[in-house]
Amino acid sequence: MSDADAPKDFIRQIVADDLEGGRHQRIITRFPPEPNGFLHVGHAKAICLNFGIAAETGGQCHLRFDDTNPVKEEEEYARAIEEDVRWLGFDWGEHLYHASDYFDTLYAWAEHLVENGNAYVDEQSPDLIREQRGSLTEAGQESPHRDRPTAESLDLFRRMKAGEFADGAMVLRARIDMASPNLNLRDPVIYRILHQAHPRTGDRWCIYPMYDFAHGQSDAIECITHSLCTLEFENHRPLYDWLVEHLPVPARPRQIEFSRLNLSFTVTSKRKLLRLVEQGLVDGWSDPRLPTLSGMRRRGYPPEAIRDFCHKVGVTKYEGVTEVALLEATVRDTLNPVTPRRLAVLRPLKLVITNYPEGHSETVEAPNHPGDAEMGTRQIAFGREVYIEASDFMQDPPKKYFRLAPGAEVRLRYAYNVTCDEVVRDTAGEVIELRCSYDPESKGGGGRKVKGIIHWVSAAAAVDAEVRLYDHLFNRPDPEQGGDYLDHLNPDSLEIVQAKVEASLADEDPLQRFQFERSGYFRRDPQQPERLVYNRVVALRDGWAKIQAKAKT
RNA sequence: UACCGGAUGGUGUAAUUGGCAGCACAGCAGGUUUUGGUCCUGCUAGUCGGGGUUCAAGUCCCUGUCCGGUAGCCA
Repeated sequence: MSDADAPKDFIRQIVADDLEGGRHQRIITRFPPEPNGFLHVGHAKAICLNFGIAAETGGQCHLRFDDTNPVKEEEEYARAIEEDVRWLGFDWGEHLYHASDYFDTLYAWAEHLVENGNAYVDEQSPDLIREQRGSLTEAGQESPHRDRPTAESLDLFRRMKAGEFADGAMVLRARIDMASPNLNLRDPVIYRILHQAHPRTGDRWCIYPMYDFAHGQSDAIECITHSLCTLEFENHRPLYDWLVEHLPVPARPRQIEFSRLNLSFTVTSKRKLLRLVEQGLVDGWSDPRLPTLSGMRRRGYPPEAIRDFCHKVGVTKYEGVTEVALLEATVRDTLNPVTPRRLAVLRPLKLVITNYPEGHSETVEAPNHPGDAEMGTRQIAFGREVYIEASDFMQDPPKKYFRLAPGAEVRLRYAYNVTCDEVVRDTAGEVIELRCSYDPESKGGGGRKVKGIIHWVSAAAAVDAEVRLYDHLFNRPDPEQGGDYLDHLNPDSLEIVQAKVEASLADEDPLQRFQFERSGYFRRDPQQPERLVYNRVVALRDGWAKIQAKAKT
């Protein structure tokens, strides 16, 4: 239910015009995945478009599995797809369908085509048929069987269905125009023989309709008003329309194409994702680095952020590449106002407060959200020994480094100011401990104002946690360019660190997301609930990193 | 080189259908701030080229250029 005055994309404009002009009283769309892989962010765009239009216009959107090729499809994928669509926030109600639900009708319509001289059986080899199709610049040649008697084609087609012939022995072809400049119209194959059990229809069929002979008809059967698909089907529209015109269908759906979503630093192609999964380069389809819906779910992306992102990306026919930064910004914008804050040290460095009474401890109060007092406060344990972020100390700090350095003073957020008196190193010269003195008067914000404020956890009270830091899966924005995309995998896309976190975190709802202050948004990994493992959903914007990067150049 | 489609700042998009080229992300500068976060302010930057119609063109006409898709018994 978006604002009626908001600018509409070209598809919503068409839909609005059709409603206004009385062409349709009620809009029916559909999301038609093939159950041969997992859904990714590109599908999210299609889902948001189809379900979104239905919701905005008070219509309905069907979930329909395009399951016409049993060689490639699996029930497992279908279940995953249903889960993903639901998680994204959409509901198809009772409108769950399968192209395979229509196999009987489709078959009858194929016979209808034969009977009207609009289809024929061709027993030429696939190679020969391909040769005769011609080329992009040359017309095709007609099959010698093109003008065979209707009765003969009908007989052959029925025997195909009866299982008398082997796979590939013959096909049913629509009889259209071998000279058409659109190759899809050069007598396309519409039924092929596949002696393969189907996940839903079992062994009932050994012939299966091709996409072109199933999709538009399924749309028509379901009285889909607007059949929205991606640009690669543009050349199929004339065939889509031809079939709808030559068949006794109950409705005339209109196909409209839009450009698919491309994202920088990743790939959105089922085939390419499948390769990553099959070669074990990632942890399955739900690896948090993947742009799959299951991956983004595991990583902790809120579904509303993905919906918002799809909205921001818009709908056009221009094939561009959206910067992944937009997705990340959207996730931050979604999370920032509602996510409680906690302290967590990703790469711990021990800091000992030498003038803090031995054996003593206390608590400090911290707001759960500095911008939202209603989220309340909590008490955090503080003591003589704390951990701070290793990157919050530098022996020889550059200009404008506000954090700890020998002799420097910083505030331990929500606690005290400390000054670094001494740096302890191991035999290898690595900094292993900082010895500092604190200002007892500075608790909670008293004392000197300092530029540097760093986070910390009590060494005595903190608990250990594994934290997984994710970076882009590929190290270039256009991994598909320049050879094999697998050559551009980012070796640092996953970094695992042993962190120290506020003790209370262990008792929180495992699905709750937190902002670890100054670091990013995190949530526990739902795939290993028995351990304390956090996934970084997205990092905070890092102004210091930018200053450093600039200093380098 | 056939047919189809596309082209607005770095990126994604908008422009009441012929009337001041706007928004968001990114970038830059500054302000606020117990997160180098958030928030706020400002700035940088665009109609693919050439003609034409018009008082007025991103939008209409002509022409050119560049980019994408299509030759599965995949979807």
